[in-house]
Amino acid sequence: MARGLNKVMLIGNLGSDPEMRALPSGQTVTNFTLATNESFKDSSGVLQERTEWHRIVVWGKLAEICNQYLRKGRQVYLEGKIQTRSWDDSKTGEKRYATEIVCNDMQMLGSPMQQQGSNYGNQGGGYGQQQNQGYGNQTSYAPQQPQEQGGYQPSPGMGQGEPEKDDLPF
Amino acid sequence: MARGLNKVMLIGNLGSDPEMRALPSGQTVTNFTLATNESFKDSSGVLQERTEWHRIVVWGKLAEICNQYLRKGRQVYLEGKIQTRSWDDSKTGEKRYATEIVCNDMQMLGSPMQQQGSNYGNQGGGYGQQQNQGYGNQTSYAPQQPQEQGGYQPSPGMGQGEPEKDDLPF
Amino acid sequence: MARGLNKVMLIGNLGSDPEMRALPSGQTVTNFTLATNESFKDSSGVLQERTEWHRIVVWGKLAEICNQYLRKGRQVYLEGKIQTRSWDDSKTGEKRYATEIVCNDMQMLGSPMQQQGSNYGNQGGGYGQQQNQGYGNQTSYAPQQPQEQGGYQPSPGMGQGEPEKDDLPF
Amino acid sequence: MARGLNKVMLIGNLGSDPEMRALPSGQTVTNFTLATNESFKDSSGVLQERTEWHRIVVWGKLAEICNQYLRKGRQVYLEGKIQTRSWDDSKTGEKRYATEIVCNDMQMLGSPMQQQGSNYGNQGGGYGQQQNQGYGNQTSYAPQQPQEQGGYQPSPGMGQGEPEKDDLPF
DNA sequence: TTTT
DNA sequence: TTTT
Repeated sequence: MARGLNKVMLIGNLGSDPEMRALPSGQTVTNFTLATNESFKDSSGVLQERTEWHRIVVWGKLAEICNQYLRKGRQVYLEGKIQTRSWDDSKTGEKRYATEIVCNDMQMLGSPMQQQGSNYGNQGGGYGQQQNQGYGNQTSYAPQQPQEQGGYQPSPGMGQGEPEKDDLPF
Repeated sequence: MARGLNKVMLIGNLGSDPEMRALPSGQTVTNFTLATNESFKDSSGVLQERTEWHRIVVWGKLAEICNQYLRKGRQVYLEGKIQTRSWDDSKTGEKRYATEIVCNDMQMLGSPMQQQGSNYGNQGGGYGQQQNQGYGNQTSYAPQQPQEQGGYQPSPGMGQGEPEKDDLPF
Repeated sequence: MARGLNKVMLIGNLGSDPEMRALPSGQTVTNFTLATNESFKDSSGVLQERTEWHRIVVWGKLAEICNQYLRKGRQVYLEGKIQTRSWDDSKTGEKRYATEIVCNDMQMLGSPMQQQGSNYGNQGGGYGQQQNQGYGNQTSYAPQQPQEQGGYQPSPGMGQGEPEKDDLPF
Repeated sequence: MARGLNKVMLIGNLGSDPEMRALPSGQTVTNFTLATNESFKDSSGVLQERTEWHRIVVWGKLAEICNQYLRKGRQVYLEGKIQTRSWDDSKTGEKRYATEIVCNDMQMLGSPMQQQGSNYGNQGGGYGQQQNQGYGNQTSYAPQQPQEQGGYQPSPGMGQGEPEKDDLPF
């Protein structure tokens, strides 16, 4: 069912909380950004850092898992494929492009306690006794508050449609 | 020297002959596009094909190897990282983005004989004694014609600079 | 469903025709070996070649596809995970180990015509009406002769059981 | 300089502190084991866990980094290649095999504070003010005590030689 | 714009 | 045991 390879593997930190939407089709999609950091010595031998931002798209069951367990700042491993959407800019008539990583595998890394987003600690409500039984244990996280997902957004048609303005690269 | 992972692995076919340029800095850069093909059954069970186009950038010694041995249509394995350049659109003032794969490893796949571009056999000009002793042999291809590289192009500053219009996604 | 990453990606050539077996459990398993070649300059600057042999195990539907389309010599891309089985050597009582790649994705590379095994052309026998049901269907190869699969072999218990003597590393 | 792909990517936890040795050749090699965990539902739908143990070998500068910063229990990303050594069993005369991952890239994951081995906190001696300025920061770890490396061990000849008994798979 |  |  495939005649090629298009594989992306990322380890980085979420730049934003995941945003999950239900599409009219019934599909679930979650979006977030991921920063991958790279350090290198420049031509003068000075240590430089470079951060690359990736726009992540997740579908289906994994979309729900990402929405539930991931938060801004969290370190994750992601696997997926590169996909570039294009549309005609309504203002200029030019072709525009946005490249995304369609994620099909995710591993949470490290421990959630230190990687929480700014308000992570609060959102579990009464989960005071939440304890971390060891690294890598994925079952001890506080479940996310029910989100207001704001009903149905216009369908991206599996990511192919015309993106809204704030759907564009970040 | 790194604090994250940003890795891309592709197997696909070149959509264009490589184009090599020498930068004022003395660096060599080669560009080409790569198609990765994916087939899948859609919701109605019909077999569909989807082609993803990737813009490939190669630096240094590997740029020269790609320029010398790769041709349109050739099947290759590429490894690299995702990099998104951005600039301000001079017409609209909006931020624009272009995502590229900065390639750091390449393997030619299959045999060159069947994968040659349409005019592969001709382009060596006077290289009459060009012989192909078998696939995978990287030394037996006809060297590329000396290209008119047209002098120095504006430096991309290792791919970071403002791209020219025709430098944008393809 | 996972808390870690164990991923192997190989591009190489089959050292043997695939061998498919049906297990008493009803599962299908296919085994073959794969050579990955690496060349490098040794400390004296002389170009050396090193071949690594991998023992490949494939289960289920992909086992049948591999058995049907792959032949000795064929170049493939494989993805899978590392798995080491162990057992007690009946002669010495020592623990013995065999490491295998459990393959979960396969892409045929290049073109089949040049990569055929020694007797490739003949083995289709009377399969004159071989048809190609669609693209991506690598069905232009001669289908394999019905194999005598010799009934049920002892179950490896998903590769965990005590291997028979000739099941050991090659 | 290569004609194939032999790539392994692992995310797991060290099962032992790294052990570094200097070889007579002057080369430095570090060994440790890594566990990758996988969970899956068995045929009866019961969640099962499977741990795969990998024998890791690191050479050169990266060997020193691993020895200095990694400890038992630490979560890491490793990249490398599969290599199988073989030798004749002196007792039985049979061919024996040991498969290792020759590591060429390593990323520490999560934070060191929670992933420390049993005696990690003590070994820095006077590094009382060791602080963790955030995840992923690789420069804030307490440097390791100078190890007694015990002089020269028999050379593995770049991993090709006859392993000693306790050099065998773990 | 590639490939099958 | 493959491939170039």
